[in-house]
Amino acid sequence: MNHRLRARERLRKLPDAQRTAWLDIAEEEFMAFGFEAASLNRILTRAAISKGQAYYYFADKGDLYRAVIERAFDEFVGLLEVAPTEPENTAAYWQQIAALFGNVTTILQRNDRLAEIGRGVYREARAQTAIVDLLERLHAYLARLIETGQRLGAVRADLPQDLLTNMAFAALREADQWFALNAIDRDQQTVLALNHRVFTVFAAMLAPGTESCGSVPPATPS
Amino acid sequence: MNHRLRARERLRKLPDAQRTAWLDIAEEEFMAFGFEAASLNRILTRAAISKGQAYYYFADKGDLYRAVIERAFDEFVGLLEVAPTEPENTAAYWQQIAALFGNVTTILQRNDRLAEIGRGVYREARAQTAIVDLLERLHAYLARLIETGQRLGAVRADLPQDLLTNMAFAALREADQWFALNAIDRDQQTVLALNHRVFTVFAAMLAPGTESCGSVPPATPS
DNA sequence: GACAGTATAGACCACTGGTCTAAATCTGTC
DNA sequence: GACAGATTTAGACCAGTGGTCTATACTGTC
Repeated sequence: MNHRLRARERLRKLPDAQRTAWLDIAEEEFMAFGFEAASLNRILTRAAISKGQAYYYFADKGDLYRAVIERAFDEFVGLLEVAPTEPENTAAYWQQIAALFGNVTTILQRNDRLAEIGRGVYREARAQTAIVDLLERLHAYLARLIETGQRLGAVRADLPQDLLTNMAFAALREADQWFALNAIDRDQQTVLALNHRVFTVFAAMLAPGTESCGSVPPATPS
Repeated sequence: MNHRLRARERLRKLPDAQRTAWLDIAEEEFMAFGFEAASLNRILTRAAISKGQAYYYFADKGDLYRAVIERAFDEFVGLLEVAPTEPENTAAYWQQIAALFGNVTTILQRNDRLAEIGRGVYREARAQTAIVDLLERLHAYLARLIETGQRLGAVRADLPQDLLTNMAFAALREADQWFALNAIDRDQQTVLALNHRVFTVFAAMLAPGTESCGSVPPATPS
């Protein structure tokens, strides 16, 4: 473990230009082939990094990937304008979520690169284990969001937070992917409308009191 | 492409005992390491298959994986009792979905092996491309289900079918995974209750007329 | 100039999935 | 039984993989 930290520290102290050049090429390769299929050797050749350098500044292939993703993640966070105030009631809560939703969506729509990087992460299990600490940060943020909603009564509290969070997040990821594949064929107006409807689905997942709405019968497992 | 089919045909004509023995070992390896990290060479050694044999009966590593998953899939379908009749109204539709839901859940709960195989498939993108035809079968089935619901007015029709299907399916997968990780710590009663609530979330996603239920404001993208 | 710590180059390793050739074994025919 | 042709098997071999390790070069300090 110490080795990882030392490598990370060395990378930090490197001149920006060099680090950027390296990560640019690595990112290109990882995005083109995915984490597993990306060839570390090819990256090193292209970036003119010797094996010795590589394992001096990165603990292993996964660590190089982590550096690439971390950079993109920080870039994304920089673009994201976080809501400053805690919402006071349900309406304000959903308003804020909707704003966040729109915010994230537009960022990803305008920045193909970041969007594709984000999708790449979720396509491969090993990629995720390589950046587990980043994912934990994200997960914690979502958990806090859900918790706030529950405190306000805006979000159902009859399921474990992480279960609900994971389900909602997975649904959103799928929606994002769908838009990435299908949005180009439709005009912007319909895309926007669809986007709102996806938000509707999202809200329906989280909202409490579904029982009183649709007539959903209890499950009858055999 | 012809090569794949010839290999498949050869495998089919092989004595059951041999094919089973081979696939058992391959399955063990794939489940233990995942598709990518599984070593084909190790499988061949363990199963006493020569390279020549391997590429005579399987087109490549992915084809071997496909054979393993296909066997498990057929096994799963065999356990699944499909609803015989088309539902006539919304209530019957949800009833049928709930039954299917419970059916699948109990099968996977009672059969750790099949459950784990199913999860493994969705953990790796390359695994999915290896069994793309199987996934298409599954996707088509779900699409038909959703379509029926839409015809009855039980399922919202304001989103493209595949988008809604993918979102719902992804959410269910996530739930399944959560149960796989967390169900052991809880007593069966609460697990059953949670299971019903997950179905509730699922139904809420698909149900139409969410606008009239919770007060969900329109999205306000910047 | 000697000595440390830092940094770099690249030979080398076991292993990967996949190809290919040559031999072995099976099959039908006379 | 003998031969021919196809089917099946064995395993040497290949380029490429991520990762290790040693030898060397560079740097500042006394």
